Amino acid sequence: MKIKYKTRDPRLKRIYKRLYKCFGPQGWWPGETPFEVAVGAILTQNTAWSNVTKAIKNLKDARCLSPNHLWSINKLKLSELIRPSGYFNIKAERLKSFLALLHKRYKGSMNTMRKEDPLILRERLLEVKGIGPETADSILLYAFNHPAFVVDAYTKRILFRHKILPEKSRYEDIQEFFHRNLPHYPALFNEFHALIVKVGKEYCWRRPRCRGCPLEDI
DNA sequence: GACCAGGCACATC
DNA sequence: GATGTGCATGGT
Repeated sequence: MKIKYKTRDPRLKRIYKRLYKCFGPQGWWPGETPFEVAVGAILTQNTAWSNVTKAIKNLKDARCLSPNHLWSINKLKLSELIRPSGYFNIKAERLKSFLALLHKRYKGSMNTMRKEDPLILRERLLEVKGIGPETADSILLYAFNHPAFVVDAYTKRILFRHKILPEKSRYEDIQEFFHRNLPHYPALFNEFHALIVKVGKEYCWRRPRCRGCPLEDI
């Protein structure tokens, strides 16, 4: 996915092109169904993805990775299945809260949820206890292909380090910056965020210098 | 053994 | 509004 249109701030385009050239397409989200993506989005909160894959595998092995099965098992059982992802008690609660929204308003159907107006859906997701802006936008973008840019810790680290935005910027400020300066293509938002995570994992942004980082001289 | 990872809610000031 | 804290496992 290449940016074909001029953006107001040329740095985002430069960063994207540099990252894409360096790392290539990332093929996100690593999940087979929209429901698996949504579950993964909650499980990966402040957690390494390698731990999430163990939890997802447990859910699959127990044949629980569907809206109906996950809704039917009790919270204790759920927390044991997702234990490897960390914060398992809280995340079991959060998954149950998401499932409550899915069942009570969308008949337990991700397809029905997909048809909801994206802005309305974002509001509904944010009303769920345990779903904040990053998780909500991850579900919108990666489960439903809506053009919502996902801002995470890596995104902030990169933008702040390169002084593209002030460190006091809040989530909505940062997202608005991407929305204002990029064409609203879900495929672009998808790839860009995945590339940011990729470069963030590869290079340590807490060190004074990031030798070899493709964004070193951006 | 310390530090970190694809957050969020809540208490307190 | 800003800042601090709890939540927990597994890899480096």
